[in-house]
Amino acid sequence: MKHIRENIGFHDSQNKRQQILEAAYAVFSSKGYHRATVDEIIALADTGKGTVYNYFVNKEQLFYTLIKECSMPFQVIIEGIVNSSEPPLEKVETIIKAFLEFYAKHANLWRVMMHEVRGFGAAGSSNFTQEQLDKYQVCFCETIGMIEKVLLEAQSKGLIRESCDATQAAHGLFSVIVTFVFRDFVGENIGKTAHTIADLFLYGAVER
Amino acid sequence: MKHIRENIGFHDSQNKRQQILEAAYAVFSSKGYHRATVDEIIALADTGKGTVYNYFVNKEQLFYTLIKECSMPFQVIIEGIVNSSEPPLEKVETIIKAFLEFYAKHANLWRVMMHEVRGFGAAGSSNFTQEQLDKYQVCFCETIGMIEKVLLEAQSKGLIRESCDATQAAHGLFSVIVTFVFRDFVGENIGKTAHTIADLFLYGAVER
Amino acid sequence: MKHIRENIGFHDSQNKRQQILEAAYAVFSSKGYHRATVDEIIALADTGKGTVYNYFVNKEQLFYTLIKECSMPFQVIIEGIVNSSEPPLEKVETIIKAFLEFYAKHANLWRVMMHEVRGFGAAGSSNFTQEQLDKYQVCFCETIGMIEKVLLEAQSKGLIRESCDATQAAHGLFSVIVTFVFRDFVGENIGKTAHTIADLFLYGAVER
Amino acid sequence: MKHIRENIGFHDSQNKRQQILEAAYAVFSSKGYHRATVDEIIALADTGKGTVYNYFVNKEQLFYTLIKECSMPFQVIIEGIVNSSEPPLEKVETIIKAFLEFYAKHANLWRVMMHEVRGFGAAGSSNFTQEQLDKYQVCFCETIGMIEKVLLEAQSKGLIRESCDATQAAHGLFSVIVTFVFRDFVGENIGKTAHTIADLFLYGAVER
DNA sequence: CATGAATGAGTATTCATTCAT
DNA sequence: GATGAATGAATACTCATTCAT
Repeated sequence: MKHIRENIGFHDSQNKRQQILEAAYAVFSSKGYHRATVDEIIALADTGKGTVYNYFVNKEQLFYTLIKECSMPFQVIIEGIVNSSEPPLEKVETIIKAFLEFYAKHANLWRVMMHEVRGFGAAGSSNFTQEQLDKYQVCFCETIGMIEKVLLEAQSKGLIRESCDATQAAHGLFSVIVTFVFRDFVGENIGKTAHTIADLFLYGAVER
Repeated sequence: MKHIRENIGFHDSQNKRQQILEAAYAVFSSKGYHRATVDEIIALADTGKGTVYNYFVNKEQLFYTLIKECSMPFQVIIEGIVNSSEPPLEKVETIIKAFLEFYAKHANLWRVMMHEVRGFGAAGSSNFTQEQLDKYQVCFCETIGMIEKVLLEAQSKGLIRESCDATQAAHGLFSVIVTFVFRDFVGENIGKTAHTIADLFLYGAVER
Repeated sequence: MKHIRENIGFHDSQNKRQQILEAAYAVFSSKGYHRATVDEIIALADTGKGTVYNYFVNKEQLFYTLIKECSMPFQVIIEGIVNSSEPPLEKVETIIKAFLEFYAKHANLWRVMMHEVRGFGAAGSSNFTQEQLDKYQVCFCETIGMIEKVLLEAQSKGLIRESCDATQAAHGLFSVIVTFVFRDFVGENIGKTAHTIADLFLYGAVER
Repeated sequence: MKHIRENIGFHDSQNKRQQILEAAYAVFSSKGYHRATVDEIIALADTGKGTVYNYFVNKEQLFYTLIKECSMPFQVIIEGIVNSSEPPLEKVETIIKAFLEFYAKHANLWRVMMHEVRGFGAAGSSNFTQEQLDKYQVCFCETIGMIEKVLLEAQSKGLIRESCDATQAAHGLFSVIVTFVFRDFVGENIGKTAHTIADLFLYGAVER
């Protein structure tokens, strides 16, 4: 009896948090950060306004939690790829595929996050403090860093030209991946799209 | 006498319009669309609030006018490049350079525009209607189309692989350009950066 | 065994109530009524939120209980003074001293109470109902009444002028005492301060 | 025609400000600072919410403006009294009368102001910042200072005992005045009440 | 009795837009 | 045309209180 009640209790409270997160995911994804209102989130989560503030300190922290919980498992996956023993050039394609899969899944939310964070140099230009912006920056800068690691490994083995700046190439590759996702260039066969990108990146567009 | 007064009147009017546009450019560029307030714009333009609404129907249309007036001369330039008789592969580098120059100049405003517009499929997700969003989309889709044209020309002359989808490649190239600008990868020597990008795009990252 | 557990239970209960009252004393004293939150009180009392509502019907009644429990022993003391056989004019100084001692001890809490209650004629002006306000009014009106009693005794013995309205004089004397406390005019030697006030009140400021 | 229109324009805009101030006076006076809502003020002022914020930066500054505009003419009056050539002891009664008149008129608003400001040593205990509190403190500390000045003048002429601390006496006298006002001890004949207070203060309560 | 998760009424403030002068 | 006073819809966040366990 006891553990059942406790379980219910546990699930109940976890449910509220989960319901809020799911509602927030939906609302932020479709409305963007600014146009997403707490009122809409609680309506969707079927909860009271105060409940949101029991679990999250404010709207921004709710958003951040969402981002974090989404990217966490992804981080694990790409670290696995980076540290695998796959040949470097194949690793490039594998990691592209992982990115495509992740971004395709969370395209809308990520679009919003990048809306708020990316490329905004001047502080005060968004509603976030510089400190907050930094938190988010870390989030995808780390993942871009993973691409860079793979490129550096390939370079160290003489497979990629020394003239190619790994940091710049990683950012470029990342932006192409994002563009493909946001432009709906990713068909049903993600593997094929990954191959297309990898092929273009590695061997160039020129006919030989 | 009369035509002088009218001229003054005319100039005054144009001045007001111009002052507002210049102030709007500064404010939108530094604050982004949402955080830019009409109050701040009129303060900088040294004009009255109502005056803004004499020349522009609302904030959004003011922003759009700004975007339009900035991109117009750029459109002319790249059309000149596209229609020139330069060899196709060199034309790729030339057009990349033109993009870098333009985006570097208007980096902040464009960043803001893309913030608001890019990848936002669902209407109601920004403060803009779908119709409005489309207007902006056209703006840079047309320019991406110019890149595509250059690639197609090169393809038709057998210089670029048939397996390379021109539309996708153009979007990818475009996103890399934008990334370089927003990430401040563009040094003082824009020509060199253009060459770096073109080289990577055309010949790939792999060591031969 | 059983009565021990019950005793513990009993003490636990009383402890909880006492802990809450002590925490409430600290929080109300330092934050004032409105800015004192139940959350802060339970944090300090190391108890659950519901527990507060087991012992007190609401925040206001908790506050009232506090006021009551503080003033009760004071009431006893001044009644002792009033009913003592001390000569009336000396009694004035003695009662002033008692007031100074009490108010100095509970200065902060009393300040808060008077903030909420004092002089608020119209109901709805504070968070308290008129009925609630009256309860508090009674609290210090009764003590002012004690001063009045002493003055009336002195008057009946011809020691104080008939032209002096005892009620008004009592209120005036009371307000001076309170002012001395709140303005920190009370030095270490409370007896001396009491003498200063009594002397001024009884013999006036004029040089003779 | 022109100056008429301008006058109307002038009056219109001044009217709004005035309407808001009058409404704020009524609402703050009857509800106190915290329970006074901007909504209630605009309802009474028959104006839009934004209008309030066109004239006043926020609720607190609206309140402060009210206090300032009320006390300004009073300051002038008591300075006139202090600097007059009236005999010092009569000046005491005159200034008491001025205080009674002012406080009787603005009793409710002043009650509220003192609620928020007076005697609150610990910062953070009210909703006002320490800086804001200081502004208000100055307001009535200056007026108490005026009483002190009168007492010092009398003292310098040997009319008031040296043993009587002017600062303490001024505060005491002030508190008595306030108490008389708040307790409704001030009858229709303010002059008589002023005399009662002055007489008690100067000559004491003791029968001679 | 003790607990704390859930609740929602209540509120100051911002800012694009209008319109009378 | 130029102006700016007036407007009010829209929104994040707090906190006393309840009640199921």
